[in-house]
Amino acid sequence: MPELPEVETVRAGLAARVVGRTVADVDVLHPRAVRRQAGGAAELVARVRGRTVTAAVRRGKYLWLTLGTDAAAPPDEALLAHLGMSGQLLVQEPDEARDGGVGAPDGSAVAAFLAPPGERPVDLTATQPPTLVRTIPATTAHLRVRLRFADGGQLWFVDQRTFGHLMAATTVPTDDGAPGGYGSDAPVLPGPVAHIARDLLDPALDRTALVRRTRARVTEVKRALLDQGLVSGVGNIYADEALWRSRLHGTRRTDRLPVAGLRTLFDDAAAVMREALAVGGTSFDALYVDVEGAAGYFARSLAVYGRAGMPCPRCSAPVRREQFMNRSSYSCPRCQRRPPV
DNA sequence: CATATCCCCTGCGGGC
DNA sequence: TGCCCGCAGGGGATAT
Repeated sequence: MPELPEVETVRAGLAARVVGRTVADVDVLHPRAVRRQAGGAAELVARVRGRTVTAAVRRGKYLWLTLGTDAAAPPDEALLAHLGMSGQLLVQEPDEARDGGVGAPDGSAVAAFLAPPGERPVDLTATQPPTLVRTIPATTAHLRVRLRFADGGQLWFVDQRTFGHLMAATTVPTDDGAPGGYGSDAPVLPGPVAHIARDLLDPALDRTALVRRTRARVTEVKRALLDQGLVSGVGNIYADEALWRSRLHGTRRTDRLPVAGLRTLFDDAAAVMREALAVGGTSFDALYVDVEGAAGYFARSLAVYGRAGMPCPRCSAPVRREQFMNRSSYSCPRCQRRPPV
């Protein structure tokens, strides 16, 4: 379940290992991975093949590789990626890559292209690049898209639950003239993510405006935190952690929260994500744990998420779990009083 | 227009 | 033993 810190770790890995490489070909092994692409797999392949990656950029949980021709001009085209909840981008260096052949665009031949045992991809989702190379036995079974670079290296999009996707997209200018995301100075971003707000670690984020827009909404504060059109990058885990730090229950109304309280909440959300990023960007998905062979580092730093019944680190009251928006929310019943209905 | 709900998908753990 | 259910999750599409 990659949120901002995990996606940023992937972005940094792509910046280190993929930028400068030219895409020789693309194999789409599962059509669902490119479902947002008008024209489907053929369109994506046609638009990416032959292009050189000029930057790896991220806004919130979205990331994209800009595809250049002229180094001076802002990139007009990008390969956009969202990892969904189980997506991974894995780099294979030439001596590690094993060519399984050309995939069928309709995905019918997926089984024929499974990675042979012993394959050694670099797991960018699990490491601060370019430090470690480790075998990933389970994840290679869900290879959805493979980019083959001209130098023999490959970039794999692996996604067990297929909530993630890739697409080629034309860029549009940002509405404020600031860079479109972290990782590039170009004031552009892919059109399909133009509605995604700047995230809490974006230097161009206008915090005052964010607080104002939040208070103008009539909704619950956790819904607001999770609304990527208001502020991006925050998912269920970091939302719960930020609310705990701010001593706010997720059902508090945004229009009734004081300005200072909201400012603190966003500061807390940014802080918790920075701390997670500092230890390598931890995911809490079972796949990740399997890959690492151990629980992620940041899991040890969680105050409430996934800790129902365990003591609140602040007051020792047992953490409560509630159903919210068809998913679980964790909070301290003593530190985070539920607002009156 | 703003806000809320539904649903896409796979693997796993728990209950019966 | 094995099946069924709930759960995990982001966000686009659809509904209110």
